[in-house]
Amino acid sequence: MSSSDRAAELRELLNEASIAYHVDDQPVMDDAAYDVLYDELKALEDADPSLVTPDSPTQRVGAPLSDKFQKVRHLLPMGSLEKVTTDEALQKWEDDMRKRLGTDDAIAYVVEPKIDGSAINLTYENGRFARGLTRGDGIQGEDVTPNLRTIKTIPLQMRRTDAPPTLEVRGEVYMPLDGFRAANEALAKDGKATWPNPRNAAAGSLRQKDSTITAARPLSIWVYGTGFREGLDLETHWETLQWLRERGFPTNPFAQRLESIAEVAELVRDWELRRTTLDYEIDGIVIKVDSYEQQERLGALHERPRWARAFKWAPMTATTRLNEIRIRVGRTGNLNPWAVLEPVEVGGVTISRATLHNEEDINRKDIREGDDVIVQRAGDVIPQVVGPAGKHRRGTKPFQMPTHCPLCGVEVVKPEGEVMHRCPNRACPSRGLETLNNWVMGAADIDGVGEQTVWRLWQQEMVRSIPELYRLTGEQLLELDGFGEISANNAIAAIQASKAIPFFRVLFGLNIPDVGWITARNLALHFGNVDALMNATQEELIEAEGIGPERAEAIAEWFRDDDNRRLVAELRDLGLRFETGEEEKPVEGPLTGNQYVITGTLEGFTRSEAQAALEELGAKVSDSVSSKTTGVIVGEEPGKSKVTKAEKAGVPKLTEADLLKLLGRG
DNA sequence: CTGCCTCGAGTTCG
DNA sequence: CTCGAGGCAG
Repeated sequence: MSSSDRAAELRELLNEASIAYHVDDQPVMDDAAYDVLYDELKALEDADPSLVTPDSPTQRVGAPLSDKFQKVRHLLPMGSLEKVTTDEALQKWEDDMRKRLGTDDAIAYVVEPKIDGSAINLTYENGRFARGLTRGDGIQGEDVTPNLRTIKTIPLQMRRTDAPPTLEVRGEVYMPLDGFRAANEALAKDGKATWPNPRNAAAGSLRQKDSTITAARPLSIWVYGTGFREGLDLETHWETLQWLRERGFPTNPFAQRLESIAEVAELVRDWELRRTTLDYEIDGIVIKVDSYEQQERLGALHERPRWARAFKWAPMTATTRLNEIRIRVGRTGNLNPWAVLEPVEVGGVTISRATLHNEEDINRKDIREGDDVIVQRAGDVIPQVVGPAGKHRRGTKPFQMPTHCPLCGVEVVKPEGEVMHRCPNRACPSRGLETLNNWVMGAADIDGVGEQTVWRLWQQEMVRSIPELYRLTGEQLLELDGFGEISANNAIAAIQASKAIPFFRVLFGLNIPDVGWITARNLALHFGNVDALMNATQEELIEAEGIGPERAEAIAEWFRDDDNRRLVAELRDLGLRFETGEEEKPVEGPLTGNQYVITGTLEGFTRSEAQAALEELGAKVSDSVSSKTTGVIVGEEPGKSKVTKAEKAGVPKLTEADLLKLLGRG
């Protein structure tokens, strides 16, 4: 066999293997075999450069750079889609089409997720990838062929031999979310500006001058149709998708053919809830009339097809003005910057504030007061400021943490190597107030007293410490607006009843640095009572689970403080519990040694009921998934990260029915 | 020393 | 939920 025949054979084998691996998810050869063939091809090409063809897999990386991107006309313009945002608009669209088509015509639709990425036009000549353009203005785009070649899911050579002479394939290049996060981390590490969202990341990566940079970016593509085509005899859009799929193009697996607009509306609603379960961002659903004959009869209006719509949901990100950065001082003295935002709607709720974590984070993102910023609610509920919107900045000076505590005026400290600034003043009013809040709403969980009440009691100087809370009388409460006889009595009763909370909750509520729920519990179990804990040496403290030198020192230091010892004594006199009760000790049971994580909402239990039931049988319940987790109990609307983590770690997912079986109540 | 795992702390809106 | 950091095993 001549080396040119062998090179052609290798190209074909490797391209086929690439489609099977990246598009079909059904590898036909293992990685080692691929490498051997690849190396053989590379050697042939190195020996005789005339054997190199554009569709050779060796051309995916390191292709020659172009000075600038050439503008090239699309063979068929890339139009944009009319958008709809409501069910009514969807129905109106169909009514209008019915009028034009004749009311007896059945209309079938093809729907698929609308990927938030960068639209791309790929030209294939006799089945070979020849050129790829960005959408540009829809008439002409920029030639980014070398960069597109680096995307493994784009076939360099179509599968099958029936390729039309010229074919434009349209698709959306996107960056998967986990790749997006990783790419941003890498950029941040190099001190470079990060991408505000995956769409910008995809578009920006495609416009790299150096295609080796593009090659390093985790880009992928979903192909959604064709542009210019000749010699292709298909009658429906659905057939076209199948045709493309069979020839090695990645079409979105969630594309569906539906028989009525009612089904379309239902699917749109369904997907709005499921959108965050995908590994890429979608901002709506694209809906197309399936029949080409109907498409032709409907035609277009102002360059926009009458036979297609983009249903767009309320955006998950928005741009708004950052009016001010304010500081809140937490119960441990940490200074916490947060953003006062011009209220803006994101994903259906109005956002007016967001945490900014710490000074480093703010300056890494380069956020300044007065900037327009991008705000998002990614999957979860909690809004974040992603970064400044575009290059245009209004803010002038970079953010700086205040040098003195805004509440007590004491100079703030930032320990070497740590990220957070702290107010070192243990008498700082913020600590007292936040400690009280944490007691009322966390440790003791007192019904009928909330943040508002705590704040007013604080302001009126009625309650400034936990013991004062227990000395509060109904008469005093009545002086506050909004308290009547009944509510005051109920509140006092709830406060008094909370004296019975178990020792570990008291311990948690004392606000010892580095001691949260779990550590408090471990300490309570290990030492049994407060005296043993208070008098423990460093060495003895380290014996307890989860305690190392750092926490041991923090705990010892806290108990050395006279004010703190007085607090303990006072609470003890008031009748709070400082010994671990029998009922708090973990039980041996059939589930001892098992560790579960619960996510989402269960039908028959609250989360804490389920936890208590499992613990009763000896199981442990934690809230982070790892390889040590026995099983993740998945309820309705589960946390996405927990489910993916479980899948990655190979941890079994359990349903509520499985849980019942576990508890022996199946 | 390194890399997992776990815990702590702060968090938004309706 | 996410981030940072302490604990701990290998």
